[in-house]
Amino acid sequence: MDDTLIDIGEVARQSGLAASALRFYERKGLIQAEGRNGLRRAYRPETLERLALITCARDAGFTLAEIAEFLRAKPSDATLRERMAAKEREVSERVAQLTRLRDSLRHAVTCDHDPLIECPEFKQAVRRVSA
Amino acid sequence: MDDTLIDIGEVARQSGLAASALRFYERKGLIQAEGRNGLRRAYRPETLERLALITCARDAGFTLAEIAEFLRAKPSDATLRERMAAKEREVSERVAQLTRLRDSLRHAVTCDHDPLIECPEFKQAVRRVSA
DNA sequence: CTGCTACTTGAAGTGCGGTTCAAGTCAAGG
DNA sequence: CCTTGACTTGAACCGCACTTCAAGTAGCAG
Repeated sequence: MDDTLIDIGEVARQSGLAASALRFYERKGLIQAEGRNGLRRAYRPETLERLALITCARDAGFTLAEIAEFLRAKPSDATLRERMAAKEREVSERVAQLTRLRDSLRHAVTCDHDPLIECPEFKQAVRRVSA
Repeated sequence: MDDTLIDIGEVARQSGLAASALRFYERKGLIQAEGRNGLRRAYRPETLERLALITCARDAGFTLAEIAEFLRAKPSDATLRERMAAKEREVSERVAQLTRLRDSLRHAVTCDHDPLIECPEFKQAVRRVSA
């Protein structure tokens, strides 16, 4: 076997993902094993980078189906660019929303209103977050 | 019946939540009806504010169980303050992460690397996001 | 050879956040 | 009175992202 390939167990350790998750991702078409070491899946080293990207995108709120689509798309794909641009706007909006929420939480931590939900400043903040 | 109370259908319309979701929230202890109009749940107007808060927190990534806990806690509750402070840090971190992801997406939109995942700048960006 | 470990498979199970369904009930309108 | 429509209930179902399980297998040590 090509010893540049990495066993699933090792990929799991290095990526921090469970082996079951890797197999799950394979079924979803997100990654693929290059070969087998006996029964064991063997992956190319680049797979680790791919997994980092997947984890990153997943953490950002992409569904696995979306990620799979992104990974399949060609860079020349205009649709892909548009979708990425759309996602960029979405993420920007989310950043703004979370920033407002953070401010709201910051206030809440030191506010003494009882109940907290009645605090005018807090109510204002909540309205801003959901706006 | 107290005509300051609002029927579930009206609350659903005004909050933008499905009536089924409102009942679900009630089972989870997030809200409660003040009375009934026949069979119909009737809510106090403040419930709308409470729902805005719930929606806001849920959108921010709190689980419903967490939100329920927050809502039950007293403002004098030191644990609550600590938890909110912790959540504030969590949200701050998430804002930072999403900001990096946004930058990474911004680059990706205009980058011509094929495959995109091989672009050094993009790889850098992904590493920054997951760091 | 035996025993062990780390994997293999498909299928079922989990937790979250709900929605949908069937059967029933209430209040109002005609 | 009967119909209509918006609600009621518990239970079942949904999609997502996995995990867990049972039964089996490859490779290696002794």
